Amino acid sequence: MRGTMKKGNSAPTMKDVAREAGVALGTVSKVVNGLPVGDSYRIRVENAIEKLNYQVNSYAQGLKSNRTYTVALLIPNTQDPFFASLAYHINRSLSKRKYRMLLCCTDYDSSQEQEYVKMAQQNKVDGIIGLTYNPNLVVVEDTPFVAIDRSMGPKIPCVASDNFAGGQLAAEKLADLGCKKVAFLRIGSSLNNEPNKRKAGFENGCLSRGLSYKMKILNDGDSYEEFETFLSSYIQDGKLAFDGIFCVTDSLAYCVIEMLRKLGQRVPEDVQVIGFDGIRHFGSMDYVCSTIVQPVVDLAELCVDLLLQENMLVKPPLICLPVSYGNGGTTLEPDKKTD
Amino acid sequence: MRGTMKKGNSAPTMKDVAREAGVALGTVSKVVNGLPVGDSYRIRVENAIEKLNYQVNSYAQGLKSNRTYTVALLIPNTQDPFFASLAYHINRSLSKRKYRMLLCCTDYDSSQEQEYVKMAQQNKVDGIIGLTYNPNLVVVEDTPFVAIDRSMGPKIPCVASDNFAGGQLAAEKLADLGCKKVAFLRIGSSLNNEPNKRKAGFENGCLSRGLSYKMKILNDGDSYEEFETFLSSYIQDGKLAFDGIFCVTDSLAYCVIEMLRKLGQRVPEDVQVIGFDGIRHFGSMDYVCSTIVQPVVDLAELCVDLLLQENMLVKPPLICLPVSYGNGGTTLEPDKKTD
DNA sequence: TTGTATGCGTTATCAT
DNA sequence: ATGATAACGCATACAA
Repeated sequence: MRGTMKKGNSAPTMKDVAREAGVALGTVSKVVNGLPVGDSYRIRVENAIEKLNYQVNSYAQGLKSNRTYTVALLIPNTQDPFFASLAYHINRSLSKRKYRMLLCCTDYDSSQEQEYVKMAQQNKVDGIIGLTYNPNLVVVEDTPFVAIDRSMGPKIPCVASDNFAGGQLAAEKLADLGCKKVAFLRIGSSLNNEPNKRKAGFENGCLSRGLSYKMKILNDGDSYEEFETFLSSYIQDGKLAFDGIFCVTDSLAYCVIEMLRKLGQRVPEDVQVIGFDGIRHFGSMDYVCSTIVQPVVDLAELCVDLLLQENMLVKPPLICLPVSYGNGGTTLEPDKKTD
Repeated sequence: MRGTMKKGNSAPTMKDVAREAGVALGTVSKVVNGLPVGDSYRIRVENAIEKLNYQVNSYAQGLKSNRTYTVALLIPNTQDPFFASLAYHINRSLSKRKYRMLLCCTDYDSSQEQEYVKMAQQNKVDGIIGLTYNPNLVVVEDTPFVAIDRSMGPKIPCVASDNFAGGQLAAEKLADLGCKKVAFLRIGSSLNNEPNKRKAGFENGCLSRGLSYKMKILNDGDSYEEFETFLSSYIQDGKLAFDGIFCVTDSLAYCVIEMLRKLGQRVPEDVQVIGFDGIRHFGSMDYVCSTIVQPVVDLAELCVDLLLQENMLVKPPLICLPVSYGNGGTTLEPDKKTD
């Protein structure tokens, strides 16, 4: 009774299809892969596939061909709207190209990042897209890798928004909107990553416009309350010394606006606020606040392009995509839009 | 020159490790899988693994063992904060158990849902967790499946919040907070899914509390403006006929609150608003609005448990987890919390 | 306890 | 153009 009956309930294989169709294994493979096969054979194979409800086994394919059509995406989480958006659009880009996506949430944790890279490589992914923070992340040479927002060395292309220009744009906007004295509030990783160029861009913009500014720079883990203390210290007789504030992210801007209201400041009448990222809540058309908008769709597309481009002659070390300004009601608008 | 030299730059295999360590292939396999092996052998194998930087090939493992330690998650997108949260926590749960997660964003599209199910099965996933809308979704018997928010038949367990109780709770809260005449606003899928029980629960709650209510029910694709029209029609002399509104989601509540303010109604002084889901923006502690909170972490954990539980004697057809009330400032609070 | 050999489902290289 | 056969890397039943 051994070996005589077809194995129990497991999925049909090419061999089953071949037997059913009365053809050889190789012929089935060709039909499945769209290679030229005599019409009469093709029909019989296709019927057998239909009848047995056959599906290819990607694992066998991957083992054989060394291509898995799978990409791993490493991001801290999906709760942050920017990461969520990135994940969504990268997923779409990959999907369009018939690639699957392993989602790896790292919680900003270096060891999880490393763990996931290892997992991805064991899983024979065709590539990794990573928004990571581990400065010593080890990536085996032969796994294509595209970094987001942080340069990871000359052999790994990095994709980011033009954060410097974004900072400049924020300063220019505030100047255009009539601000005389502004502040820059920043909290984030102390790593040397792309978003940290927002500060330099903003300073540059302020200087070129003759805008006077103060900065408050915090690092991850610091308490937001320090911003409140900072702002309070610039209030005299109920009046804030700043008429414009640039926050390094929309998330921060969201909190700062709350603080300002608690401190009796009206936004945007007393003080205008610009954030960064271009977050919209609940898929509405409106931005959470006036903001420097990152081109998320383009960023996603570019990451995927760079990763899957086989015949890339030279991998560019850093590509910065242009940002734009979005009015979210926390700035004064001198002229109504007409479109 | 053929077959004599080790193949180029490709990753080392168990065979390479075995040769390096001077042991047999099987021994390496045992070491890798933690099976008992003589200490001297183990050391040599471990050293060889270290030296060659060997990593197992999950695809070969999966092909052989028929287990891929991979689960597919089907959700419409990651932009909606509820889906984003679900994705994150399911990812965490899976990760804890050494499972990988394929993220599949379906855009509420039936054919994409079906396409992804097929892909997942070809990819030999160990199971699928799906928040789907296709009423005719075909899932091959032997792929474990756990549904979220929608019953898909007796053989497929469904996990959801206790939406009925949530609706009741909303009605009771509004009654407790002094409302006399309330409204229920709903927009969403017309499918017979779990969230649609919020309506029945709310009605039940209103009736049991003697609360008079009106409803406005829209379907996906309808314009939110109809809600504005509806609300306007209940305004006389600047006064809204309702002093409480239950919105079927926080997303809707968010929009409705905006509408109410435009209509000159103060929230919560004139009209109190309760949403559903328990969304917080930017990972802050505060809810977007007063809300019926879904236990996302527990939902995620339960989905994974149900899916991976091998020796499940009986798959329960529907498990509803308890919801809770969260104050988000769009309701009046009679008494300060003391905790 | 360790080594050997077979097969997982597929692709690709051969003869036919 | 089609059919047989050998890998791909690993796990495992079996032999030593």
